[in-house]
Amino acid sequence: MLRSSPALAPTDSHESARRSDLEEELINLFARMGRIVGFPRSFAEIYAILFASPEPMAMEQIIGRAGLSQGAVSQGLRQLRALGAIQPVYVPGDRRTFFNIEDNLRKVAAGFLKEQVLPQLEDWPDRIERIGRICGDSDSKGESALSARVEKLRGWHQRISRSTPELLQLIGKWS
Amino acid sequence: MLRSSPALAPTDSHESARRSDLEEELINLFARMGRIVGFPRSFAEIYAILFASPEPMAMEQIIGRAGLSQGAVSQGLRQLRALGAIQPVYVPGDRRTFFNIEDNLRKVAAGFLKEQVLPQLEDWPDRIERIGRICGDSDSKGESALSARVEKLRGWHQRISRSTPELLQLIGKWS
DNA sequence: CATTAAGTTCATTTTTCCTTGAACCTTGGT
DNA sequence: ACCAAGGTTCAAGGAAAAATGAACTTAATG
Repeated sequence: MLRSSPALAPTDSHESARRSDLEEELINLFARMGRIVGFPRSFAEIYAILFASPEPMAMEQIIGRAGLSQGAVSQGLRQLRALGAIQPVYVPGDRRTFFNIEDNLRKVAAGFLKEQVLPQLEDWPDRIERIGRICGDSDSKGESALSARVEKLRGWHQRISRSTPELLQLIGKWS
Repeated sequence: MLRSSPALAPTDSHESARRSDLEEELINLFARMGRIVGFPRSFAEIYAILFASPEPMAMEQIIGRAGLSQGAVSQGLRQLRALGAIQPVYVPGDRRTFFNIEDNLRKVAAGFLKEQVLPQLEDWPDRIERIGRICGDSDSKGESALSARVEKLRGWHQRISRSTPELLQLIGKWS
């Protein structure tokens, strides 16, 4: 009920329209998923607004619809692009960059893994080695339970690392 | 820096001592992973301290070592237990509850999925239906692009849902 | 029962993270 | 070369989350 402007007034400028119910629902949906992985709500807002728009949108239009500041939208677009969750669309004869969602779930999930998870995993060997050294020092007196725990860490890293190809394969079946 | 009351020194050591380098390193490691999934740092601290202890620890001991308040540790223990990341150990003749880590990665990962992710997924059908209705109302005039997007959502939910058994199987190989 | 240790809860404070807004780049057009 | 539109960056302010601390509940023990 009480919808404002239907979808778009494409060629035209200042869209300070109120968000539609549809957009609100989508924002809720995406925000809940985003929270699990620690994304700020603004990301969900931007993604939802693009999701609800059949046409690619320029930053200015998103600002108007989302009720966020230029800065927030600029940062959000950058990160969403880095994740592969949105794609820039270059329109000839227009200086602005337009954006469309990436609606291929596989690509979004893979982007998240590649950007957020794997970099952390890569740190593990160094960290575990350091932990092992600390442990080894104080361990000379015979605290072997600790060493067993550190060995656990190594095992975790190995198993997780070995699983990533399978995991990518699993989400590769999405689309 | 005021230190809490010496309290009873039961059978042994680790009390209100300063955290060791080992513990600091472990906290960093766990905190980084925890951040990805939105856990507060205190969870990592508690888990790390238990990880570094060959013996199960009671709350009071954890408080002393972590430098956190009673309240924070109480809450943290509860949530970690809900996730299956730690286990209570009942010691006969001691009123306190002791805790040990669950070092089986599979169980921790499964706990996270079951507690944090799947409940969210279960909401999707309702939400999508609601979105479909909103969309259908305004859609009568022929905005079929939106309907296609909503259909996308359904597809996502279906694929993710169908993948969870495989995912559980994948992490089932861990240990 | 009365006592007291163990643990929980929750209003308040503290900390962390997000957003804002304005200054600052960059690039196309004239 | 200059202007202006499009976009980025970052210090400062504000909002949300987490930690604190004290009052409260629970349950062993004499």
